[in-house]
Amino acid sequence: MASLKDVAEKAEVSIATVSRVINGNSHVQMDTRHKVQKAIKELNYRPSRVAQRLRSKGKESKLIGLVLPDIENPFYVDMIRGIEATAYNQGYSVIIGNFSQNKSRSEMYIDILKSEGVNGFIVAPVNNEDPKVRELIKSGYQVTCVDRDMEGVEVDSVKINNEEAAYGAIKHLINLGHKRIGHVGGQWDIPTTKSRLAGYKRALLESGLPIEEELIITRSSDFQNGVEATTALLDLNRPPTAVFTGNNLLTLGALRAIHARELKIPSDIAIVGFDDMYWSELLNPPLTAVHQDGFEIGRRATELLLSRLVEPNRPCIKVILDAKLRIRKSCGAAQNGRLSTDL
Amino acid sequence: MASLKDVAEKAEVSIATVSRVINGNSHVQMDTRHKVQKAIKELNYRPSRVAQRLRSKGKESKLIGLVLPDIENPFYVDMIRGIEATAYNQGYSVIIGNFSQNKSRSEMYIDILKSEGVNGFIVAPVNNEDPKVRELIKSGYQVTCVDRDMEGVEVDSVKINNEEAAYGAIKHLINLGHKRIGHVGGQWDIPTTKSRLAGYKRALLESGLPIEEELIITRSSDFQNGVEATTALLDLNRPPTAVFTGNNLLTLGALRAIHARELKIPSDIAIVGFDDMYWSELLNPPLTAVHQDGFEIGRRATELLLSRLVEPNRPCIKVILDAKLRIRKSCGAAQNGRLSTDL
DNA sequence: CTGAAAGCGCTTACAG
DNA sequence: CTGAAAGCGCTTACAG
Repeated sequence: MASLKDVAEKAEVSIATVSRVINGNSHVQMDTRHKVQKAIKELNYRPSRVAQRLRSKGKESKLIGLVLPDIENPFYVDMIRGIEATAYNQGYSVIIGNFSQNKSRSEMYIDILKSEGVNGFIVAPVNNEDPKVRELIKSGYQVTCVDRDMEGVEVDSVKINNEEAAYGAIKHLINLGHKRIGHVGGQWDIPTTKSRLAGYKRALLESGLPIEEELIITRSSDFQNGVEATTALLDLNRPPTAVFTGNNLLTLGALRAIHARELKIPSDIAIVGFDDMYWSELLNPPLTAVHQDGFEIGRRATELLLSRLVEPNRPCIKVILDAKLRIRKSCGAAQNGRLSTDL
Repeated sequence: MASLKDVAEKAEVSIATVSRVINGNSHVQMDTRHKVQKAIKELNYRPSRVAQRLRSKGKESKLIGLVLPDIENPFYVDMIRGIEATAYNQGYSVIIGNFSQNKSRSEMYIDILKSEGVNGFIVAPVNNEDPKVRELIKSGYQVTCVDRDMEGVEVDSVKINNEEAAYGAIKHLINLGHKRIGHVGGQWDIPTTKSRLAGYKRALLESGLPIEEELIITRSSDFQNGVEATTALLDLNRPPTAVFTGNNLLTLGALRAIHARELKIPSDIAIVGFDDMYWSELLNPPLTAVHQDGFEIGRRATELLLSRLVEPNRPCIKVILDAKLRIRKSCGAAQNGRLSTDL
């Protein structure tokens, strides 16, 4: 690739001048500017971001680091799309660290991204403590939390009101007549798991329904765990008439477990999923699910981060978006045999 | 972040020495080595990859650039996972350019990644010509093509035998009695689209079936196009009794179109998809689909690229993996009313 | 308005 | 075995 020096030689000016016309800040005489632009075009020159990054650390770096739990989950894919679109629009590149729900991989990525010279992070912390992320914030890196907030530390964040959303989903089930509702949630220490569980409990309590520990299972979020946890629920002496799954991968696993038993949805068992996918309606049956707008979360998070890069000391902003329940066909009225015997 | 200089001061040696113990190539005396290692630990030092990259261009850069068509397509997500896993294992970082089927975005990403100083690319060219990718290869960058190969240029590639796979899918339909099979394919100039179409035609021809242009629609791969193209097929005077969709997003759109008409699958219309997803069995109905192993493709591509980095002049390697048809429930025997009248 | 020079954090011949 | 110095490609005070 051509370098500044090549351009400078061709245009017969100094590299400083070339740099100036590229960055456009200081004034350069018209004709020198033209000469330089001509040389740039002829050489097909593009500045090396690597050198720019090294030179002006943290300022013109134009690189954002993402540390996200799971690229396999369509929700995060939407978020990445939102982040990419916004970032590239502003001339930023994005480097993705996909930690696959693995704490040590998350830490590894943070270290790598640091040494890649990113000037800001968009992170979904592994849990509320996440010492690595706290340290990152404390040592002055610009960070925006997505999907999962962090308490007790000044940090921008974008998420939805998970408790409220879960509450709404459970209320929907209760209104349909369900009284025994199982919950398969993500790993227990993830903030979203906690909030969704809290919403689940609040809805039951409010309706005078008991909270039974045997109906609540939390597991790391993947397909296989969804299968296993749901199977365990179905194997209970008094199995639930409905199940609320805490994220996409668990939902898919739950569907598999239910179909494996050849149970009918929703007549044998109803299901509401947390996180909706654009193809959720194509599942068997079309899935009733809580929809959160991943793309928008990504977009907002990126805007927050970019604005903080400009104004590092502004007060934190906590964005809380709304989720909505998309009612389709996986939650018909409670009317199966089991339910009646249970009551 | 601590720098080499900080470590050198703390250990009371020169930066050259510190660099040597880190890179471990040349010999350093035991006790100096220990002093340095102690300082590194105390300062929690990690070398700046940015500086390393600037300094030793293309060699110790440890960065791979990905230029991929669509992060929304689960197939590419699998591929990314395969690439990431392999790359990070070897100490490489990955930077993803997701061009969303958009040619100019693909070119933009290639430019960005160049200026990010990547030392190799894994690319799915937009088509067989893709001048930007050809130029990349010609100017000496290390490139591996995935999913889509390039003819007439020396480049490593990893893909499946798309024609054969499509042929098998259509044969399956024909064996079930279908004689009027529609095809909704991706954008016409993408190599995979061409190969899959070729497989489709070969299967028909071989069985003495006519190739009717009205049954073949190619469109850029997204959900909405899948809906529209399939709807068009269903609106034909003599609609097909089966449809073969050329990729995940089109398949999902096709399902939506079919369900919107309240047609039964497979009795009213059968469907085979190209690309399988781990949750394809959860669709309504469980989808019969061609399965290719995205993770493995990613893994192999990364290995090829890394090996070429070591040995830039070795002859090209073309890896062609097998795909297999996963038969589930979307392709029952042809027996609907339309079919009989058609014959 | 323009140039010479320092410096970002490294690696690596070149001396010693 | 170890250090001083050059240089990767930039940006930006500092002079003029």
